[in-house]
Amino acid sequence: MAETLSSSLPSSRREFVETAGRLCQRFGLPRSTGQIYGLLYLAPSPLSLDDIAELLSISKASASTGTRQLLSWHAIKQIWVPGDRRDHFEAVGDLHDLLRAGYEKFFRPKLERSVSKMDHLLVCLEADRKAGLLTKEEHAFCKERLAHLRSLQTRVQKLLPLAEKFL
Amino acid sequence: MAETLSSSLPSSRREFVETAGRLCQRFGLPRSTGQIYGLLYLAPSPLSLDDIAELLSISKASASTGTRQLLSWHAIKQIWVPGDRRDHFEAVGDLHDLLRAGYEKFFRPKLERSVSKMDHLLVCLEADRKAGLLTKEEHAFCKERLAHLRSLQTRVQKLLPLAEKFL
DNA sequence: CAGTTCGTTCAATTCTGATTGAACGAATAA
DNA sequence: TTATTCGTTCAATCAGAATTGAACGAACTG
Repeated sequence: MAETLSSSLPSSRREFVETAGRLCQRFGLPRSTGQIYGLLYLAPSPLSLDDIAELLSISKASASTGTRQLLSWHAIKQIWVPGDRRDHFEAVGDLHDLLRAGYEKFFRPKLERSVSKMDHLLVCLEADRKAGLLTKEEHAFCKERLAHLRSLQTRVQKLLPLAEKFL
Repeated sequence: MAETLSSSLPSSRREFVETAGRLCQRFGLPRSTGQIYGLLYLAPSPLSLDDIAELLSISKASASTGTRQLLSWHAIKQIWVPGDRRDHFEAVGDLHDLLRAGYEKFFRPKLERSVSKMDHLLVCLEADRKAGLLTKEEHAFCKERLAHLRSLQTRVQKLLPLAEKFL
């Protein structure tokens, strides 16, 4: 249902796509994925895979992997368009939900893993000490620094839920 | 002054280096830079470029660029060791300061640029509209979505200084 | 003064991961 | 049924960034 777009975008939407792509890239995500989200975010009606591929000048393969990625993050959803066999996609506009989900799915698990990693390192440090691999000063110094880091982690863990509420 | 380390690290420090390297990599920074910071963070005494290169098994060129990078972020500092002509490096332990600086230097400018970009896009949208490139609905839809994004930006701008204070 | 030692720079290489074309299976249409 | 459309997968390619070796200039040393 994108016949009105034929094969190009108004400059506002084109620039938005570019910005979204670069933003994603900065965060280590594929640029094309960001472009797809940007495209859909300003699309008044759902777009098919072919629309996306053509409007962004990317292969259908990229469009497919990108949309599946975005679907897995619940950043876009599939829309059934009566009389059209193809999948159509639409951006989830509520970025607040998106951020919350992103935090739950990405940051929180990573943070938790980093906390256990830290605990493991403290254990490791004691083992090294017992094995006589560390001088007394080295041991004390490392322990202090690791503890510092550890306390920062817990502060971050406390902060993020608050931040989410604030937004 | 790393002769006690000869050419290998206790497992606790080795794992820490690895973790720090991967963390950096996730954020789009060179892995070796993170490794260098990790190495120095748990180093009881300052290390020379050669120490770093040897302990991490990287070239001196990498060590040089990595340390200069970290210096520019004030994440490490140069230490003069009497009787040794070489530069020595030591990690800045206060991660709170480091985070604050990182925010000021990286996130804030990026946020500000994204805000002006947004304003530009709104102008752009009006131009497209006047040029008849947009239907009424498309225009209304885009305007609403851009406004939504814009308001999120300002909320983030307000949040970050608070978060910094909280940590 | 030559002879070292340091640290940096830069062109070349290597790695990593995004992107693609082609092939495939499933679903629809004729 | 056969033919077509659609979406996904996968091996191959491509691009961009990290890493390196080699060369250089500056600062020391004897």
